[in-house]
Amino acid sequence: MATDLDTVFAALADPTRREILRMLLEDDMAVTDVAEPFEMSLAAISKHLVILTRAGLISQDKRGRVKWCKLEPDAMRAASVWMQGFGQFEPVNLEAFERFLARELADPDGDAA
Amino acid sequence: MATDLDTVFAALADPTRREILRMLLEDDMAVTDVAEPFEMSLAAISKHLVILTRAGLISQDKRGRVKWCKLEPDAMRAASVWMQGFGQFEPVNLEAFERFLARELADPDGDAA
DNA sequence: GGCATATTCAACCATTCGGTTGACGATAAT
DNA sequence: ATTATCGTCAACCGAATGGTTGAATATGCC
Repeated sequence: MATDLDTVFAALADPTRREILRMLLEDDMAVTDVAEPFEMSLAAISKHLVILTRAGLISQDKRGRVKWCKLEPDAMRAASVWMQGFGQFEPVNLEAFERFLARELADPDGDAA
Repeated sequence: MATDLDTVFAALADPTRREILRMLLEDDMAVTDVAEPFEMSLAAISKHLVILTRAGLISQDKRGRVKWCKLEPDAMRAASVWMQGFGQFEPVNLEAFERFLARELADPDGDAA
């Protein structure tokens, strides 16, 4: 049976889904707007959003004909704690993270290490 | 192209591989010993170890005919930092982590949240 | 040398994954 | 009422995943 950790880590293993989460960090978005920057069909993005929803990483709120996607970062907590058990990773350094995101944005296929 | 984050998150998405990492937290192990507690073939475990090695999460050192597996927790750093950018998850609480591992050990298919 | 142990390789299998396309059901706009 | 927009569904596709088995390749032991 799939645990939370399975579904969360699996959801995070895809670069498109990570990029979606990064976008949602800035603001809630409608499905169509989430899909806009990607070079793939709306249906494909819709599937990615289902996977993120199943993992609890986002929630979807349908208002009228538009479905709003909202980041739910708490779903990462268990996974984050699990990983931290393997090493004392520095408490988060937001400035470093901003630089990291900027680098990932500039070079999405580059090495993220 | 697969980035570090892809391969690390994908490697962590499998419960067998997470359990292997947990075992290696205690000590370095030979492949056969890693495989012993699992109800699957040695070849299957060998494949899991390849995936963990490719992700950089373990290293393998062949001495004689036995190949020793060693945890490389630094490979989790980038992924951990990435996740922490989505929320200020508490700095690691080792005691809580021990309880978490005990629970996961007692109920490996249980919800890890 | 000859046998046992440690590990991987190769071929195979069923399932899942990430994508496509086209049709469809709701809701909104004119 | 008609038409356009938002999003999902269903069927399909090729590739990857997680497992199996049996043979092959080291290496160590007697």
